[in-house]
Formats: sequence, structure tokens, C-alpha cells
Amino acid sequence: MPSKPAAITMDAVYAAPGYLFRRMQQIAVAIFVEECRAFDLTPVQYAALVSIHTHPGIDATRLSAVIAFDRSTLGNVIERLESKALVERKPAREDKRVKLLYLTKAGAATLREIMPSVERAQARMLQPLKAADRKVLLALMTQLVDLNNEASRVPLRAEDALEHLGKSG
Amino acid sequence: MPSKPAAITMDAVYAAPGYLFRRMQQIAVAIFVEECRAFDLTPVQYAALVSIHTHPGIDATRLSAVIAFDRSTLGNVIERLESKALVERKPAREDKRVKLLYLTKAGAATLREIMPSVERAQARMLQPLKAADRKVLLALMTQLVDLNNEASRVPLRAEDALEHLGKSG
DNA sequence: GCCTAATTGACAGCATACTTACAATCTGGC
DNA sequence: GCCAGATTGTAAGTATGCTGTCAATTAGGC
Repeated sequence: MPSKPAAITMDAVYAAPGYLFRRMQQIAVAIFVEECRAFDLTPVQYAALVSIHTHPGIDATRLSAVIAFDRSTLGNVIERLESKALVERKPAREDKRVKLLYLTKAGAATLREIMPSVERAQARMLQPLKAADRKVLLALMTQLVDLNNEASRVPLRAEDALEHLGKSG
Repeated sequence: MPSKPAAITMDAVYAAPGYLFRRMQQIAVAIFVEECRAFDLTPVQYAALVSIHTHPGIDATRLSAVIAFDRSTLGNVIERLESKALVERKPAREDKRVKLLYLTKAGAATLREIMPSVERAQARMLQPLKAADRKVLLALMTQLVDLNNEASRVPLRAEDALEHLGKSG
């Protein structure tokens, strides 16, 4: 007998991995913003600060590869960090196109001070799960993100991007 | 001995659940858009179509609760769907503030036709994992999203939102 | 050495995702 | 039946996240 097409129900949304990822991302951002309200930093801005801290003198294009953010998006993020005086852009001598990124004193201080709040936020996201399940979920997500790296429009290219630097990590 | 604060490395980003969720969401959208390119529908627009199909005559506020999208965001989404002639807005008789949402013929047809592509996309997101791991990840994500529901700015309120309707489910 | 290729940062444009605010409207308490 | 307060849709403002494109600059093939 010919199989009828399945009826379209809300399960086509609720049970879809894509919907769960979107929903969890919304929740994660909400928790982060709540815990870090005192610092007026978004998750993206925080990630940029960490990367510039870890790779001082990196340029915007390489930074976008290191945290897998779109180059255009990152430009705006850096602009905001600069206007908050957390980050400085200095023209590179060897290449007139490039601007090198550095944390200001205030940027380094903010990063140091926000860390406990960030850790609280990250913990809260997984809090509802049992400890063993947290580990499993983290491991599977790490695996999945890694294996799907090329599927995203801006793949993570941590190593490639750092070949020109002292290659600190 | 006093414990030194941990050095800030890129692990503060890469190993953080928030980063993994963001990254996976990026990947999921990229895969969805790629598989559904022929239909010019985003994941959010697809979810809205499914919900309006399942709950014809729903209003925008209730719809936002049913798929946990922000009311403002959803307004723009509906506007775009309307301009593509996939959705109609009709004023409610009993309440002059409310506009009821319906799929057009084209909207229903598009939804019917896009389903195979959506299912391909959803499958691709988890493809790299072993079958058993896919199940585990889906179960844990479902659990986590549910338990964290109240933490998001726009919690899912499927039942509440549908009390006024025929309550089709 | 020169000219094509690629790269870099910037910009414009579209689509989420949130905030606050507002006018129109409805509801409940009295 | 009126009025305070809630609800609905909408709008403006900010922040990702992507697509393009562009000028300036650099690098490579020859």
C-alpha cells in the first residue's frame, strides 16, 4: 500500500535538532547576559576579549577564524569594544591593510573580573542535568561541532589562523 | 597555599557550553539554508509556517509563545511571510487589536513541498554522530531545553497559549 | 618589474533576537 | 458604566550573523 505523507504537527518543530539548538542558544545567551549584567558584555564580546588576550596583536580576519565569527560581524563587535575602550586597533607596519588588536588595561581588567560570572553562567546552563549527563552532553556537542565544522559558513580555523603569530596556542 | 587564578586560555571559549551551543546553532542554520535553498525559507520562517498550519487562526502573540520567539521578532517574520504571500493576516471580529493568521494556498503548498528538504537538513545536523549517540544527544537536549525553559527571555508556553483555541494540540 | 590574484577592512543590506515604548483596545473591580 | 491596568500589534534602537561589494594593498607568476 502507498504510504501517506506524515501529517505535519508541531513535532516537526519541537523534536527537530535545529529547533533544540536554537532554543538552547537563546537560553544560553539569556543566562550569560543575566549573570554578567554588571559588566555590560555580550557572549560574543567576551569571546573576542579572550581571544585578543590570548593572541595579542592578532588581526580581525585571523580573529574571525579563531572564534568562527563572520568577518563582517566581527568588525562591528570590535568597533563596540573599541568604543568601550576595552580594545585598541593599531595599524600594522608590514602591511598597510591590517590593523592589529590589543586589549587595553581596562579590557584586561574587565576580562579578569568577569571570569567568575562567566563560569557561573556556563555552569547554570547545564545545571538542570545530572552530573554524568552534563559530561555526556558536553562530549557529544564538542564532537558534533568539530565534525560539522566545515558545514558552517565560517569554519573554525584555529591553527591555520595562528601560523603567522608566535603560535601560543 | 593560595590557589592562583587559572590562566585565561582559549579553552575558556572552546570548552564552554555556551560557545558550543552558539556554534552548533550556526552550523544548523547553515545546513538548513543549504538544503532548503530552493524554497527561500529560513528556519524561523519554516517554524512559523508549521505553527500556523497546525493552529490556523492563531494570533501573533500566541504564536510567539508556541514557538518561543520574541513578539517583536515574530512581527517582522510574519511581515516577510505575508509579503511572500505565504501567510494572511485577518482582523479578529471579537477583538479589534488582534489579527488572526492563516496560511495561503501557496503557504500550505510550500510547507508540504519543503518537508523532505527540512528532514534531510535535520538529519544532516546529527549525521556525524553514531546512531546511538544521536539518540542520547537529542534526549539530553530535549531535557535541558525543557528544564531551562524559564531561563529564556521568551519561555515556551505551548499549552497556555492554546487554551482559547479549539486546542488541537 | 608588472600585472593579475588574493587579501584586508569597510560598507550596505537582510534576517533573527532582544529591549523599551506607545497607541488602540479590552477587562475587571467597583 | 467608568476607570485603572492589562493586552495587542507596532515601532525604534541595539547586537549578532550572514550576503554581497568595494577600494586599498599585497603577493605571485611570468
